[in-house]
Amino acid sequence: MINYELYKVFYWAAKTGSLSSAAKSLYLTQPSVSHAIKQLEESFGITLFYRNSKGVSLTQEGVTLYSYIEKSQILISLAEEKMAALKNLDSGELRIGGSDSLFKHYLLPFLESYHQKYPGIKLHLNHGTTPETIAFLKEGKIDLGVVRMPIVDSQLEVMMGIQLQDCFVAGAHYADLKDQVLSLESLLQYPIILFSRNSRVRMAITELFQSYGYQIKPEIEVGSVDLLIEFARKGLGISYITKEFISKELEEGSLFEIQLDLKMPPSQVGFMIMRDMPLSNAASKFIELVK
Amino acid sequence: MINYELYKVFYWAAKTGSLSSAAKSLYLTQPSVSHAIKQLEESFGITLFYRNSKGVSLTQEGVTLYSYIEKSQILISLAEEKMAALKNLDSGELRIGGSDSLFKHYLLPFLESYHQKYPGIKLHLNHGTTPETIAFLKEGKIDLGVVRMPIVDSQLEVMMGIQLQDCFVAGAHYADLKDQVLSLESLLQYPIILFSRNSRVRMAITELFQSYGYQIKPEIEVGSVDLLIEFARKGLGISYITKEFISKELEEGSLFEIQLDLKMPPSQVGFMIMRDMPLSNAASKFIELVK
DNA sequence: AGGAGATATAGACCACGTCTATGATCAATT
DNA sequence: AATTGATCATAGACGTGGTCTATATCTCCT
Repeated sequence: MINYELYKVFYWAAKTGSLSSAAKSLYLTQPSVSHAIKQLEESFGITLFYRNSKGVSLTQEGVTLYSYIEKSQILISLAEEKMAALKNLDSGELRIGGSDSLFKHYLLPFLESYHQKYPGIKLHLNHGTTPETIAFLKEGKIDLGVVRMPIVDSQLEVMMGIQLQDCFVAGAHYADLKDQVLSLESLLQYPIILFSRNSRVRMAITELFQSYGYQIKPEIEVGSVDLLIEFARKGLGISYITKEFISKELEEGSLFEIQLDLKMPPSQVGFMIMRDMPLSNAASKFIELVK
Repeated sequence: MINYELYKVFYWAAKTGSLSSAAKSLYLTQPSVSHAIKQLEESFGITLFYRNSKGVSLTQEGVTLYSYIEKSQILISLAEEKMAALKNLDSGELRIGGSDSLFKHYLLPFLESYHQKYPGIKLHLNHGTTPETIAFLKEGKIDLGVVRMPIVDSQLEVMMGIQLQDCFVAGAHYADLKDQVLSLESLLQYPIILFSRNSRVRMAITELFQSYGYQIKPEIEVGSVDLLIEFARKGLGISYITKEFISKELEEGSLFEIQLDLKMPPSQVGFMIMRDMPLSNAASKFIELVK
């Protein structure tokens, strides 16, 4: 099999029409180039160049070879440029999996500044449940997952993100609860609005009630944080929401937090990546940014 | 600059999904392949493969690189196939320059058997005058020229071909000349049909008459052997033709040779190639065949 | 005649690519 | 649990082959 380095030499010799200038381009000496061309010609058994007093020119067969090699070399050059672009993050993509609410309320500012810093990187946001996100990660469809903790999976490496505080909130309709401190039990008298069954937050709150011997059964189940907010504001019930996601509503007073006689355990956001798998440059830079 | 051999290794590793099998395909050992891939990754600063327990698989960036390298490698493979085809004459072209009459009456059987032997070789016949043919040869537009001798040109290497005998012939209209032996001078009384002014044969006959102190002025000038034959048969005059080209007409009696009181000097056909220039395999095989 | 440019050739050298040997890890056996 | 048979990674030794310097040869141009 022919040493592909020889094609590189052939390409430059043909392109420049001179072994000496090919040598310069390749940072070699002229005899090396001469030798390389000779090797190529001998391995084909075909003369590729006419040697003139002022350089070299391709034979008919040389022209034929060049028509292939030129394209091939250009592709390699493009590949090298592309790789350089990927390396310095002028190009590439970052694929993040997780929940829409975390994207919107937590990751958005990071995504914005990341995009500003590396405008060439395409961002792919892949929303799904925690198990779906883990599966995507393992299939290599995303670089990074952002979900609620805890995650226990030996294949995954988990990094702590921000700590969030979930709480029960209500709107004007339940204004009389504003000054009260409720127990978990008393809360159950009111219509509860929870996130859909397969979410991490939902599982956590269900477990919390169970640990106190109660069972929480929502009147309404919704699929987005926006609906949790909306329904609570309309007075349809008491929503269990991440406090940080509704800072605007709390401030303007359209929602208020229900005070409880126990502190709700904080919930931790985590970044997951595959353990022992190389991380793309784009992804590691993003994690750096968030940290 | 990256060693292009590494791309070859990368290609096979990516294609087979295994460093071991890439090693087999490349007749290398597995550690060599491993080392090569590592070199490539280090020079890009990008991880190209995930290492699994049952082989390797491309990272996102690896896929990007592969999309370029695959095309590039395929082109090189095609180039190598093409070169092999050129080498064993399954492909290629042979470009011959010369006069139409020599092509038709002399070269045709050789061209036929050459084509039969090497059906993949495209034949290009480039007809023109001797100076045109020489110019084409020097410009590299033809591999080989077939012309009348003598040729004196230090850049050219000339090989003798067949020896031809030119003669004067007439048709039935001049039947009374059949048994006569004419001198050059007496010939001038008859209308003479000659090949056009820029041909070798024409120059030769003109010089011959001049060397005896006569000047030959044709009544008719034509551009093809066929017309020389046709006009002579129709009785329009006496044609000066290469005897070997009209063996059929002489045999069937539609033309007869005018006997002269001197022997016409034979004319030599020669093959010209560029001196000190490599000859294509296709061309050298043709010359071999003619010899 | 001489100089400047081109490629070819010869021979020396050493870097680097390749090898062998071994380690580490994983998965599918037994 | 232990074994086997894959995989890729690492270390270090070896030797080939690519590269260099020096020189020759040729052509063209001043």
